[in-house]
Amino acid sequence: MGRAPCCDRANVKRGPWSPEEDMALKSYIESHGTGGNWIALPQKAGLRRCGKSCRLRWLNYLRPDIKHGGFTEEEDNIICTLYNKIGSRWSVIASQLPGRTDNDVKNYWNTKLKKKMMAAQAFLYNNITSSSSSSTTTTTTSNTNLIHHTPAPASLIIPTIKTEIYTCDDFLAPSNEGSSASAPVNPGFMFGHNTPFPPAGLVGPPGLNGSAGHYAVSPHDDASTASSSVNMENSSNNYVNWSANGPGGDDSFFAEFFNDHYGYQEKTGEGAPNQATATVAANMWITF
DNA sequence: AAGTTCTTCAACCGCTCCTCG
DNA sequence: GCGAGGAGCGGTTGAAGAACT
Repeated sequence: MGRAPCCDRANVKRGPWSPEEDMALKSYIESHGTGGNWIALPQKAGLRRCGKSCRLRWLNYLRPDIKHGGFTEEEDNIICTLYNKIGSRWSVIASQLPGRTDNDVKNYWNTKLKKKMMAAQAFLYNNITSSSSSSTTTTTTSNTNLIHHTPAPASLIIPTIKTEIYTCDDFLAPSNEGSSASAPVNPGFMFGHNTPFPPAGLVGPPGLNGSAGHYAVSPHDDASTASSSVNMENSSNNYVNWSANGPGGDDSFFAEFFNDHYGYQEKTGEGAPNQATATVAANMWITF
């Protein structure tokens, strides 16, 4: 037996609200408040609507402090940052955006922002895989690596992705950053093959701004059962390397992970089987 | 100009959480 | 501690308008 419905569906109106209904709800709440009881409110306000419907209409549309219209770049940044930190907790995200509702933020993410982020990632990936043949690519040669730098088209330079995600404190290196490569630290995060990008707590490739760090991660969900490690080296080397020492160690996982998410490409034929060069494309991961 | 497809967003649904008796 | 009922939340739907063929 299912849960009883919150109202008598046969006797309530559904669908879009008329201006008259809006007016009735608005004036009732403005003069009486919600009374802390949405279920009883429609009858008091003279509306043939479900209480939940009234609540939604008020919170998402009629409330006086609602902000309508397009989202700003700053709001984009906040949404992306929080989404990457906490996932689809729209009410929490909306609470950081004055005048925005959870429904608004959710719709905006699902219809626009998600595509924007995916397009930027696709751009990054395409430039990694085709950068050597691009006529607009400039190439810098260092001792051990080729660094391809392809300017992104203006429409795809998205500050949200480029800066905000990685300037968040949660992505900074752990406090014992910089310990020796032979004794990688374990910052306590974990991720698996299905972890959404970017996994909460994982730093971006820090070598590109000159800092060095060594991080232990698990390629599987249970970090306690594996001791694989990842070293992110300094800007003069521009590479990550990894070892898979414990139960669950998985070289190919790291190769895929750093390629798919950070644009690192596996080095071949140089006697460095667990090493990937940092191919910097679209300026996306440089500024953190 | 007409038909089709795509996009947007308000609204609904069903579930979990919270409060209160 | 337990259960009922309301509030709140996130996923999904579908109507309307825009864009495309």
